[in-house]
Formats: sequence, C-alpha cells, structure tokens
Amino acid sequence: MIVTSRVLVVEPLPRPRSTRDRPAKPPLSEDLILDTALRILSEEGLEAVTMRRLATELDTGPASLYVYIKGRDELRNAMLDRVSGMVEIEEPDPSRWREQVHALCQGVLQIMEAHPGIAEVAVANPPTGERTLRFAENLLALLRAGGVTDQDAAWACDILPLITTASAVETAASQRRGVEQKDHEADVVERLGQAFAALPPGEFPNVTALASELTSGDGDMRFRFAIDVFLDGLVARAAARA
Amino acid sequence: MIVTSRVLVVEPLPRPRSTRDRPAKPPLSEDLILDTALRILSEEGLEAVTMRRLATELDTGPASLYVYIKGRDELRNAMLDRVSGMVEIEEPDPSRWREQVHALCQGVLQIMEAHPGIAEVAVANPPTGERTLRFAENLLALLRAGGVTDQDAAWACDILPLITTASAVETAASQRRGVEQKDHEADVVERLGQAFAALPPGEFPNVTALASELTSGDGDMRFRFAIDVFLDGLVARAAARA
DNA sequence: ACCTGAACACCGTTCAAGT
DNA sequence: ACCTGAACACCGTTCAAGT
Repeated sequence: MIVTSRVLVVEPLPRPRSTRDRPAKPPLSEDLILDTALRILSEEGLEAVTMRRLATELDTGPASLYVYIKGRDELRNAMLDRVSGMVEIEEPDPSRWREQVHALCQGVLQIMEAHPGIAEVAVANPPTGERTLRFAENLLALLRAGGVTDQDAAWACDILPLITTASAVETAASQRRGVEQKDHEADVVERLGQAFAALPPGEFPNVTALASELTSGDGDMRFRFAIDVFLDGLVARAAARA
Repeated sequence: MIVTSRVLVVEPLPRPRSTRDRPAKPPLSEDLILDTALRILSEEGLEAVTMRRLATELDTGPASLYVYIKGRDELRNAMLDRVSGMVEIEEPDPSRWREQVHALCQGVLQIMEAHPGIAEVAVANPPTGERTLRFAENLLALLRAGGVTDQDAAWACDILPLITTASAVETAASQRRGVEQKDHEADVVERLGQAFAALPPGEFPNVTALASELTSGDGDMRFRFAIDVFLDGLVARAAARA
C-alpha cells in the first residue's frame, strides 16, 4: 500500500506518527521491573531473565535498569524475596503441628516449582529479608508447639528450608530434563532400576539388592519422607531429653 | 633490537622460528581438558571455568574443545564425576556405623568445599555415574548395618547427599561473600543476632526469643546437627517397627 | 539532572574453510 | 579426514554524550 502512495515520500518520516501511536508506556520503577522479571521467570525460567531481555521487554536499553537495580545478583535476590512472600503462613494449632510443618514446606516447594530456577538462588543465598523472617517465625512457632527444644528448633529453621529448596532445585532440574528429552519419567525410572539390578552383585551387593526400593516413589513422596524423618529425629531428641 | 636489523624484514616472518620455540604441547584429550578444568575450578571456582578460558589455557581455540566434549553442561558433569571420585569410602564397621556415615558425608562436604561451585552442579544434576554408585553402595551398607529398614535406607540414600551438597553450596556461597566483603564471619553473625533481638517482639515472638540460638554454631556444627537429626529419625523409625 | 546509546569485555556454540 | 579461525548471537556492566 505504501508503494501506491507517493505522498509518504514527501513526508519527513513515518516515525513521528508512531511515537505516540501506542499507549504511553508506564515509567520504569523497581516494582515494574520485578513484575516483569517474575512474569518471565514463571513462564520461561531463570535463564531467560537477563538484564537485556528485561530491558527489551520494558522497551528500553539495558543501561536504564541500573538506575533502579544494582545488578543481576541484586535482581535475583529481589525476585527471590518476592517469591518467598507468596508462601502462605500456617496459624499454629499445636494439635496438628507436624502436618502444619509439612504444609509450610510444601508451600515453599510448590511456589518454587512454579518459578523454575529461583530455588538455585535460594540455596546459594539463604535470604534474610523480612518475608523470610516471617517464615522463620512461623516455623519456630510450629516446632516449639511440638515440644522441640529451643536450640534444635533454631537450627531446624536452617535445615528444613535447606532440604526444601534443595528438593525444589532437583525437581526443577528433572522437569527441565523432562522437557528436553520427552521421555516419560516412568520410563527413565524403570530403566534406572534395571540398570541397578544388572550391576555386578559382588561389587554392589546393596544397590542390586535394593534396586526396586531405590527407584520407588515420586518426588513428592521422597520430599515428604525427608521432612518426616527429620521431624521424627527432632521428636526423638525431645523425648530423650525429658 | 628488531629495529636495528634490516635482515628481519627480508625474512618471510618472525613466526616460523617460534613455532617450535617452546616445548611441544601435549595433544588434546578429554583427560587433559578435565585436568585443566579441575585445576582452574579449585583455584578460582566454577565461574572461571569457561570453554574459552579452558581453550586459552590449553593454547588452542574454543572450537577445538568440542571435539572431545559435547558442551559446557557435559564438561560440568564430567568435572563433578571426577570430584565425586575423590571421596574416600568407609569400610563398614557396624559398631560405629553412625560415625562412619558422618565421615562419609563430611568427606563429600570437604571435597566440594575444595572445589568451589561444583556443589551447585551436584544439586541440580544428581549424578548417576559409577563413582556415585560406589558412594551409594557404601552409604547403603552403613545404614543397613545400623538397622535402618530397606526402604528408609534407599530413600535416605537420596536425602543425605541432598543435605550434604546443599550445605556445600551454602558454605561455598558464604565463603565467596567472605572474600568480597572482608568482614569477619563472627561480626556478621553478631550483627545478625542483634538484628533478630531488635525485631518487634509482638510480631516476631519466637525469632526474638531465640535470637542467640538462631545465630549460634558454625557451619560444621550445623551440618553435623542436620545429619544427626536425620539419623535419629531413621533409628526411631526402625525402633518403632520392631 | 536525569536517562540511555553505544561500547567494552566477555560468554557458548557452529561451520566453513583451511591443512 | 581432521582441526580450528572467524563469525554468530548472545551476556553484564559502564560511561560519555545527549536531552
């Protein structure tokens, strides 16, 4: 159509028209940057969240982001803090404290699985933001309600999130692998079990004997097991003290 | 000196002389590449181990590495497998199985701390190489010697390394931070404790009450605690079964 | 004073062109 | 046939130059 109209050639440029063609874009702000970052994170994973991609998405140059955010690492920590704030707190009810600890940790796990890659950030940089403190406060309340000693509860406050975030990293990685090779998870597990069983029993007596146990259960069951055993340990120690 | 001699200009190039100036470099191989990668890893951490850096170190172009190694991710996995192979196995002695589990896990922790950054790779890609199997075999033998049930031992074989590698990631990260800001670790902990104690007690009753417990103990004590509680849990479950 | 285009110094990976 | 220089398509970060 442009070819048919010679008028356009006379006009200075086609650009001035389009400068205000689309709706005025909102001004940059840390909040807007984080909103955009979290959207990319949940849709495409952490690797896709780069300073340059973020700038493109916000219709600006990469340098502009540095007015609001110190750099990539600070961005990632800020993203982690936002994600951490999405976890729902459990109003302590001493009669079912164990189930509440499970619910709290599972909440973290699910939020992290919904934001692929953020768990890596959490494992490397145990966060100390206000939202994390709220989580710690909740966990401490639940553990003390269960009769766990103060020192054990305090350190468990370190270890339970560690188990949870590490589990999240693992499931995120296996999901990513699952997308690449579109094998069904069950097939992989089946093959692994057969490989275990086929090892030389002289060298690997236990791995071959427990081949089916080693490959049984999905990620959720194993995560529940991890938290369960840890809580059993805490309870056993409290009982030994009394 | 070159300026004083016109002869050099007549000679075709100064290069041919230097082609065999230095000792003949060994031919590339996967082993040589991995040796070099592990040296850079232990000296400068995972971030320094890039394909290009590796090529420079080996006095070649980056493309040459792809003859021996599929890509960066495979390189990292191969590095992890090498590092995993450095862990010393514990000859099972049922009378001190618990101490042996500690020693085995602590061995992994130390090897990983000596290779900063490799733990991240381990958390994301739970390795399944032969060396890992040998480790699993050892761990299973120790746990069964301790009376842990088969299914519990099998899953614990997943969780104990998970706790260990996640702990390694954390200590590596805090060491890296310690290098950046040359604060003494003790000062940071002290300030954190004061920050906890200074929180509004109405909103954070447990964090303020346990401020000193939350900040007590170093990484080693906390790691020992984590393994200990988990083993207590396994033992308690075995006892409940009997 | 505020913002950002362009540049700098890196990445991982591929492939055509050389030996 | 084997190896690799050079190119491609990205990074994070900085800073001088523009408004």
